[in-house]
This record gives sequence, C-alpha cells and structure tokens, in this order.
Amino acid sequence: MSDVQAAAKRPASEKEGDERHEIIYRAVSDAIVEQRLKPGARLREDALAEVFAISRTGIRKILQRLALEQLVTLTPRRGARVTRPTADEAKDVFDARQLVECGLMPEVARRIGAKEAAELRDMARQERQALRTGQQSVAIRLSADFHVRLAQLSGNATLAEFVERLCSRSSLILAVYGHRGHLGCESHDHDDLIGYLEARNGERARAFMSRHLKAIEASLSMVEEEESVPDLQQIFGD
Amino acid sequence: MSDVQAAAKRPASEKEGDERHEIIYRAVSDAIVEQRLKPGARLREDALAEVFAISRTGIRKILQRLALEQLVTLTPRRGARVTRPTADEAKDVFDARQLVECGLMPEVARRIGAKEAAELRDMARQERQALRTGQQSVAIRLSADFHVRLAQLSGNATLAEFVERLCSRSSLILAVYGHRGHLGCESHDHDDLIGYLEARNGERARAFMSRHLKAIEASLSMVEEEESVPDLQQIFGD
DNA sequence: GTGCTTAATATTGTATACATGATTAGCCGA
DNA sequence: TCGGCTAATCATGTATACAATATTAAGCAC
Repeated sequence: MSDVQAAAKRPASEKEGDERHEIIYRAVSDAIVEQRLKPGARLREDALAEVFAISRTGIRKILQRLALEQLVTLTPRRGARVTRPTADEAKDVFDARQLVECGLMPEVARRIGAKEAAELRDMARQERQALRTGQQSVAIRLSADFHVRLAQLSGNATLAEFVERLCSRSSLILAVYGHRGHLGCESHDHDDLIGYLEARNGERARAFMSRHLKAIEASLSMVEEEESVPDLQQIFGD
Repeated sequence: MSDVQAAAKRPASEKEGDERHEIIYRAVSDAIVEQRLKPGARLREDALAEVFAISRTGIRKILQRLALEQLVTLTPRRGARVTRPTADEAKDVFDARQLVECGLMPEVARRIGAKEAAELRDMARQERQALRTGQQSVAIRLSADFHVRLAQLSGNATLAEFVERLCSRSSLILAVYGHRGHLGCESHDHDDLIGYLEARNGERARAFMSRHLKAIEASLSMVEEEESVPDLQQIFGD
C-alpha cells in the first residue's frame, strides 16, 4: 500500500478528518496533474471511495472541489471525468498566465531574497534531474510547483492561488496537446529567470517570462488522444 | 415568500435538481454580495435547509462552493459564517483587480461593439437609479455586475470568472471597511469608461480603470477592528 | 444481421440516522 | 459574585439507505 493510502486510511483518532480529506484531495489532484489520471478518464464515486476507504460522501465533496478548479468535469447523473480542455480553454489559460505571471515579475524581483532564490534554484535542479531520469510525471508537477512558488513570492495570496489553478490546468493542457518528450518548460529557462530576479531586473524577468510562456504555448499541437480505463488500484497504490 | 424561495421550493417535476441548487446558490450569494447577510453572520445548515426546503446535504454542497469562493468561511465543527476579510486580503484583492481588470481594458476596447456598449450603458443607468432611490444593496450588486460584464467582453472566460470572484469579495470588503453612503464606484465613472472603450482608446481606458479602482480602495478606512470591550449600555440602551 | 423495445444492472442524487465534538446552562463552592 | 465543574443541548461530520436516472444487455420482429 502506498504512503498516501496508508495515511488516508488511518482512523480519525490519529488523523483529523479534515486532514484526511486534504490528503485524499491532494492524492487525486496530483494524479491528475502528473497525468497518471489522463484527461477523459472516468472517476467513479464507488471506486474512489473504496480505494481511499471512505464513504461516497467524502469523495463527492472532493470531486466537487476538483470540479470548481476545473480539473474534473461533473456531468449531471453521468459522473465525473478528468477534464479534457478545449483549444479555446487552452488559449484562455495561457493568455491569463501571460497577464498575471508576467505582471507579477517586477514585484517578485523587488521582494526576492537569497533564501528564496536558493529555494527556487533547488526546485529547478530537481526538475532537471527528474527530466534526466525519465520521471516525466514528476517533472511536470515540479515545473508547475516552480511557477506557483514564484507567484507566491509576490506576496499576493489571491493571485498566487489563481496562478496555482492556472498551472494545474496547464498540466492538463500539456497532457492533451503537448508532444511526448518535449514537456513545457525548457531545461534551463527557470534558472535564467532566477538570475534576472536576483539581479532585481524586474522588466527583464517579465519579458523572459513572456517568452517562456509563449514558447510553451507554441510547442502545443492540437491533436486528440484516445482514452483508456484507469486502473485506480495501480495508480493510487499498492 | 420571495420569488427565489418559491422557485427553489418547486418540486423536481418542474425544476431540475441542479437548477434548484443553482437558484439557491445564487440566492445566498446575492444576499452576501448585497450585504443583506453581513460579514460574520452565522449560516446554520439546519436553518438554511428549512428556508429552502431541501436537506442539509444540498446546503452543505452550496456552502462548500461559497467557501471555495471565499464568500463564507468554514470552520471545522463550528459551522459557516459570512467571511470577514482582513486588511491584508483586501489589499490582495484590489492589487489583483489592478493587474487583471486594467490589463483587460485594451482587449475589451478592441472587441467592444455598439450592442455591448449599449448594454453597459444600461447597466450603468440602472446602477445610478438604484443609488438615487436609496437601494444601496442593489446598487452594490449592479456595480459588481458591471465590472464582471466588462471582463467578459475580453472574451477570456477564465479571467472573467476570476474577476467575478474578485468583485464578490470586494463587496464584502466594502461592507467591512467602506463608509456608509459612499459606496465604491463614483456615479459617472462607469459612463466615462464606456466612452473611452467605444472610442477604442484602450490605454486611456486602462489608465481610467486604474484610477477608478484606486479611488475605491482609497475610500476604505483600513482600520482593523480592535477587540475592545463594547459599551453595551451605549449599543443597546435607549 | 440490423434495428427497435423492454428488462436488468449500474451509478449518481438526495434524505436521513447516528456519532462526535462544541456550546450552553445549571450547580456548587469559595 | 465570580470561577470552575458537570450535564444537557445543539450543530456538524460521516455513513448508509433508498430513489431516480443512465447505461447496458436481451429478446424479438423484420
């Protein structure tokens, strides 16, 4: 059994109920972002309830949260599926990232310190390593984490949360429209960006982020993928 | 009984279940945005369930959605309350609006047509009228609606939805930190803005929106309420 | 074999019952 | 009169039962 499942199944005497929900939410969310659950995959309430050893009530709560974040699509009486973003949605998401993430760079450059820069460099390093060792799923999530951490450094929690949602959706978009192997962010882009930020060059960082995002978007190709039945048992555990 | 309640109570044979939920959600959301439900107000599940004639299950679903939109705050085992934004949150929200709403203006100026401009003018007119007739609650919501509609004209659904959330939260912020009588948007600001947009002057519109939002923010009195002992005699005495 | 109708099954939607933890009220002693 | 203790009440957290609907399978006519 995986750590996640073990943690989730622990009785309430050891884990607060809310924390258990949070753990399960993160497990599903991560599985989607890491593309172990692919766009279009059906998410049956019973199956999830059994895997995480809680009742459907709790699962429904989590599915609804994921639906509001647009990671899953809830169709009345037909259940939940991992969202398959349309081309229009993809454009909206990347336009939004252009506006928000680029707009945040000057403030981030103003606020960043040695400690934060080191943390970012470590994240970038982990990402490169994941790519080298073929852990594509992990690399995808780490890349999103990097962008989110960056937004958090702006000090604006509301915008950071919005960027987090945009990055999650971007992972879905990459899963549907991205090329295999060539995933999103270029290897050394993130390191270059940290350099501009440390140099307090907000405008340079903004322009670089703009090109960076444009490059990701340009790497997408609008072709469809076939769907397959997910093996929840294998994905979540054991 | 209000129309909303009547509509919500109609049996499923007349109304789809999901639509009923949507109606109830909107009823609660509007009540919060219009400040008929004030920040800090307790929202008991039983009470809401009885008012709208559904079970607690449905109410919980709605409360959770409102919580994710940060209109209500859910404290474990202590129930739901209308969110009372902190000063920090208020700053974040208005900074976010600066970045997003201003950034959207050039695109809106590019896309706006005669029909859309007329619609906006009508909304501005309704807002002024509500103010004149002392319907402050309605005016608050109409003002938020105006900003949301503007964002929708950008064509970016993701950003429009984000602006919608920001505007809802702004209403809460005004409820806590705003002066009575002087509510947010100046009477003719919105009309002036429409003029710049119709003239396809995106940069002018952007600058105006920036000043507009700054003016709203400046009108707030950002004093954190102190936890002082209230003078009960003065508050309740006659 | 194809298409239609009908029955069986599977899955979600909703309400309710019960468990658990929080709040309040009452009581007593200092 | 205040503070602290205990019991009663109240509200929320969770699971489960049942109803409603969608999907699938089977039977039948052509």
